[in-house]
Amino acid sequence: MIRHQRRKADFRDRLFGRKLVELDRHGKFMLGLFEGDITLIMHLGMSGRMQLAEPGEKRVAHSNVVVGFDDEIELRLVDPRTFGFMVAVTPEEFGSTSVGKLGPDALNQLPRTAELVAALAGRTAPIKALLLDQRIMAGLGNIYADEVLFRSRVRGRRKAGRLSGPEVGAIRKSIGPVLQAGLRSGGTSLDDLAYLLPDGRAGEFVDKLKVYGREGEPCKRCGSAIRRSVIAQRSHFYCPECQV
DNA sequence: ACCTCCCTGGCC
DNA sequence: GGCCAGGGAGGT
Repeated sequence: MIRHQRRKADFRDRLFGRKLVELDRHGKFMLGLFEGDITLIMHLGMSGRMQLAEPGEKRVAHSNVVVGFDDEIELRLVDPRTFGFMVAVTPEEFGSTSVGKLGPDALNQLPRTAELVAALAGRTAPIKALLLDQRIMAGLGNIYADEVLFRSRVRGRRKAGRLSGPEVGAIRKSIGPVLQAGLRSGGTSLDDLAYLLPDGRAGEFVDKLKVYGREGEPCKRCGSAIRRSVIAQRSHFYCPECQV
């Protein structure tokens, strides 16, 4: 179930008995740094969630990876679709993981507007596709990209290289507030409750979404019906009046 | 800049 | 039975 670990035995062998010394995050990748320079790379994929449980607690379906700690706590990756993963890597391997290819973190290392303008210059791809491109900036997924675009009043299909400086600035300025609001609410648990907080509570940002998943419902700003289109094979929700 | 694939489950 | 879904890699 740890497809990303080429030798499955490595996962246990590399982590067993080692002390977790630090937790980090870059974009949507979570990193556990263990003694002995072993890094546990974790990603929730589409349907994953982390669960903290006691070893005796019954495992829910799709508890695909379980890491036990000696204080009687287990970290479980529950992930029906198995696009999420945990992999334990050595320093030599770390460089060739996708973590190294990530752009600056959208929350902690947000690029300046001028840098973003430069990164988007000449690009003909829709801005939404590039907001989802983790090499440009890491951390925005489909929900938050749409919410950022609504807040900045830009349509996702606009060609990235043709956005004005102020438009790129508006997008940049929207990223922090949107992500912070999402974090304050504990994230976005949709109807299927695939994503939950590690203690089992549902994230409540779904109640505060302005556009994502609201096709046909009235825009909270102008009342127009929210529309859905497809960009880069992903759903895009937007307000046809508020977003240009 | 596109596609396809990796998976399972829920909904129509 | 077919379609859809919070992501990302890999190939063309």
